[in-house]
Amino acid sequence: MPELPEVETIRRALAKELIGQIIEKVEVRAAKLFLGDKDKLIGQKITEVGRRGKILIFTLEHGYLAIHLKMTGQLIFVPKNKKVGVLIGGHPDKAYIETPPHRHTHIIFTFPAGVLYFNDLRKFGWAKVLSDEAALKKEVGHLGPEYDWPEFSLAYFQQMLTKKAKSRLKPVLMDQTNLAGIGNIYADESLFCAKVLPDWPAGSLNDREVRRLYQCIGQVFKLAIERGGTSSRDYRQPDGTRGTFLEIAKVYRRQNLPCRICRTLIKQVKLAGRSTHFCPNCQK
DNA sequence: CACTTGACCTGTCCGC
DNA sequence: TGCGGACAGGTCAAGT
Repeated sequence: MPELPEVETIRRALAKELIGQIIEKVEVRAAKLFLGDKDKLIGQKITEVGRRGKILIFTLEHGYLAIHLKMTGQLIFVPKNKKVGVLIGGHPDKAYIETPPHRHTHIIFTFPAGVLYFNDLRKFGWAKVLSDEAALKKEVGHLGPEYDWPEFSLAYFQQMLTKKAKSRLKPVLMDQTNLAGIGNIYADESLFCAKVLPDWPAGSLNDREVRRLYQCIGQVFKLAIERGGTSSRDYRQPDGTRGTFLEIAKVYRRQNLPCRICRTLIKQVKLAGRSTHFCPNCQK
């Protein structure tokens, strides 16, 4: 689930709590999710909390800790002497709150200031110890530029679409080697914003459309970060609260509801194996 | 090379 | 009420 805005929201919150903190203890309950030697983390201070695409990167005095939340991962921080309830396994309407650690808690990091819980219902996520710069590069080196880097210029975007001219737009946007951080939600929202259809060949856009899509990606990301991301069910901010982008999403999960712009019913189709939402009137 | 499908997991929801 | 199947934010590998 977590796409760039969710991971960025988590990064900002954890930076406040964890920079300068020393890792006192690491408890791995599900070995599958933890790659590397956990003992290398003990006693190390976190000097920075960064992000590359959808991957969180904790910089340590020696090496890094990288975390990918995949579909249902959560990082919940509970300050010492406090409790944070987290919704688990439920539709928002009949959700129930549970305080970690619970049955989906797989890794527990203990700091002087509190405890960080890595929960993941589906166990697709992972945490990885990276011993040095080279290991980090190997982990994130394949990723395309961030949307707010100078490298992600209009010229770069134009060139990228030309290179992938025959592929359909949405899969191109979601390919992390082209641009880091877009997933299913923000692909649909960006394409709606740009008024282009997800299954158009990437090479079929005119200059105006290319520029529009380029600007929309940044706009959508910024707005989503302001709203703390999209909580459709599992995603939570580190303090346990939900992100509110879904309330203002234009197309994602709005199939059969009227378009917020033109009232035409939003359609949902399957594209490249992913549910895809669009307005057949606005996007053309 | 580009695209599709299945796998990885657990849970929810829908139809019968 | 129970059961099978489809589906869910991501990414890989394998097949066509």
